[in-house]
Amino acid sequence: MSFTESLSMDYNTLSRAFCMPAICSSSEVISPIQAYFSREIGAPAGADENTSTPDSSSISSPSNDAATQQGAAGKSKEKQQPKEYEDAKENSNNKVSKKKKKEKKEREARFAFLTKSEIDHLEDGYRWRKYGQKAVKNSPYPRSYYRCTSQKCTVKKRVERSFQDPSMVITTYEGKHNHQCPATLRANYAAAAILSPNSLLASTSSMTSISHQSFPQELLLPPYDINNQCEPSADMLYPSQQQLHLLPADDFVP
DNA sequence: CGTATTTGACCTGCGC
DNA sequence: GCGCAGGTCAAATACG
Repeated sequence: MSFTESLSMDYNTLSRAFCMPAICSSSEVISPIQAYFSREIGAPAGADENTSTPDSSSISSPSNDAATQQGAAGKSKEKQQPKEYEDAKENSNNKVSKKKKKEKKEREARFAFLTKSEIDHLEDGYRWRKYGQKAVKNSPYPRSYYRCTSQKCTVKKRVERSFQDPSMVITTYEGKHNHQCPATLRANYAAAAILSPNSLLASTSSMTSISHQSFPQELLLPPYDINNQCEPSADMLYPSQQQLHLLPADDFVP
């Protein structure tokens, strides 16, 4: 399977599957990069946005820079121990807890795509809270980590700028929203009906660059779910590999 | 004052 | 086992 085939995934399909509103704000979606189901949350390096673009695209190899000099040996800083680690401590057997933790990891649906934008954090209708930023190896641009602010929603997204083409932003969504898009609440039904995002989003699958710049996000809502909460069917959330043309992450490495 | 962002520390996973 | 890179936490800080 070629990368171009993987790009043939209809962004609209993906946006539905991931319960994402269409990309809006001042940006243009150049192409969905990939959709896959990581084996675990901490997917192997290269299994995520870094694997993004194959051949012709603007983004490619993982970047590198010794920027992140990890703080060396841990100072005893118990307060910074995450809860799960604390729990692990409580368990006399650390290995067991780690194993448990590993087992606990679930496959999270991910979807990465390229967006041409001057701003890093694109408005997508949901509210995000930034919880981290890391320098990316070989890239002058940092990667930002965002989490959905909605309670009980575990969706995360990572945003980084391509160092090969600084005008391109790589956004990776992980997980699915379990709540309604805040923008949807404000949406105007009529407007959504007038301008179905299908026409816009479908174009992305053919690598056509359509600017969404002038569209208010209310106009770019998923067409199927204006009234109700995003609850795509299981098939939508976890389509077959055939449907999505899923590729092993390695296949994206140029 | 509540909320969001920044940032250094720390953990995990992977490759050597 | 060690080092590196990615990912996350949470205190400090900024901002409305």
